[in-house]
Amino acid sequence: MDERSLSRRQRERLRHRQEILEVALDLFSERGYHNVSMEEIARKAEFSVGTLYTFFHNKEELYKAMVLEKAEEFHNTLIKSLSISGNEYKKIKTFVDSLINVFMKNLKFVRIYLTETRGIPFKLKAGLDEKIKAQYEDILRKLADIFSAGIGNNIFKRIDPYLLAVALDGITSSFLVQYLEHPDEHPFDADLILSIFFDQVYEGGLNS
Amino acid sequence: MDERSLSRRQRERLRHRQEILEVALDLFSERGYHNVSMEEIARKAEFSVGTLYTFFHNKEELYKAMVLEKAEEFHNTLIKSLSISGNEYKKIKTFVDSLINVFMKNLKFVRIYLTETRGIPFKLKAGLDEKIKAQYEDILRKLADIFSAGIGNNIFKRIDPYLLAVALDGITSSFLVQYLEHPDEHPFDADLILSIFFDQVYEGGLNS
DNA sequence: ATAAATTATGAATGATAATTCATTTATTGA
DNA sequence: TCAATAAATGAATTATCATTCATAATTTAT
Repeated sequence: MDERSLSRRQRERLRHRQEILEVALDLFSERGYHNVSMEEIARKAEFSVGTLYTFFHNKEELYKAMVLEKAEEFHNTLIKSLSISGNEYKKIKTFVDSLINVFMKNLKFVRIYLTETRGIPFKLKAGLDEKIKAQYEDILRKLADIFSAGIGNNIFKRIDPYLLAVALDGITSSFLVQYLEHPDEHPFDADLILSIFFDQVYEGGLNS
Repeated sequence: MDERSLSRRQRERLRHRQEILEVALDLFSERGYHNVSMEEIARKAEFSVGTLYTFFHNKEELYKAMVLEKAEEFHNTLIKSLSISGNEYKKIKTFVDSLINVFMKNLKFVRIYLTETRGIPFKLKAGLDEKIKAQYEDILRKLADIFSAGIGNNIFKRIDPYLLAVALDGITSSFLVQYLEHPDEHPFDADLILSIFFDQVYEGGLNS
């Protein structure tokens, strides 16, 4: 993992792998798993098909590696964002901010993410959905803990905290989808989401 | 369309078509477009492959017909629900009720719907996403009109009505997904959704 | 400089599955 | 009862890829 400790050859090989995954993300996000061939990935990455198979056992592994590495990135960012200090409102705000941040930085991946988590996954055997869903649940639970604490501190209304987390996530992703669909008309804005969501949940008004 | 005016033969043929579409829905919703073969659809519907091709030019057409007919059903139900009379709160409530109703009655279709509208559609050439998305937009706009009227009547807060519609839809679908994932733990309940959504938007409290 | 090891190549192979169509079976109307 | 018409069949044909592997090119170490 530490680039420094690798030989030039190994670093180059790692870079090639990254390049392949990059191209794969581009194509899969545009057209889905089954509408992209290994031949095409190879061509666009400027390698031969055979080379792809020196990196990944098969197409499924290639896809899985790409998705898992991206999902990991998402998950880490979100988990990190949940650990900052402050009152519960601040925590939620930080979370939504960084959620929007990773999503905006990885727009290509977003549709794949939505498909795997909420739609019918491309490759059923891959068992990717399970892994990604577990990460997603993990986030929801941690969010729920924050809501729960906020309820204890009387800054949020008494509603099942897990469902609050689900609702917040729902609003966020519907705004995200709107943004994907009409990027000009609907800026994907944290404050907007928070104001719609919090004006109701936040018992003491928006300040305090 | 009127079964009454058809000969027995024609009615039977129509029924066969329905049976095929029914099986197709089952399989596609379970495993997605590319992981289901014509052979399998035929076998499960107790017809030969050839017969499928007397109903539909090709696999894509079969899939398209199935999705479009279901989506039409959804759309009609929702549109109808939006035209009932009452104040704006009542209208929104009726809408959410009937949304939940159609979704619950068509659970198999829901994942396909989510995939086509928010994920990467199975079959790009089908151009289904465009049609379904247009229906979806149509609903959103009509919902926005209701919010707009409600704002005029001072029952809702002054927030961009279209975004309110998006937010409501977001909460609803995230609850739906939760239900699909964990049907026992999370009943898909209209009042819950409304109470989370409306406590914030509804200026005068929940009654009036 | 050269053998050994690593990496890359892409034509050939094999599997799967969509589609066709000549033939059979069933229904209708005369 | 018997053509004529409509429906249904499924083996054969094709098309599309994923995957393999014998060969070549490149790099490293002696």
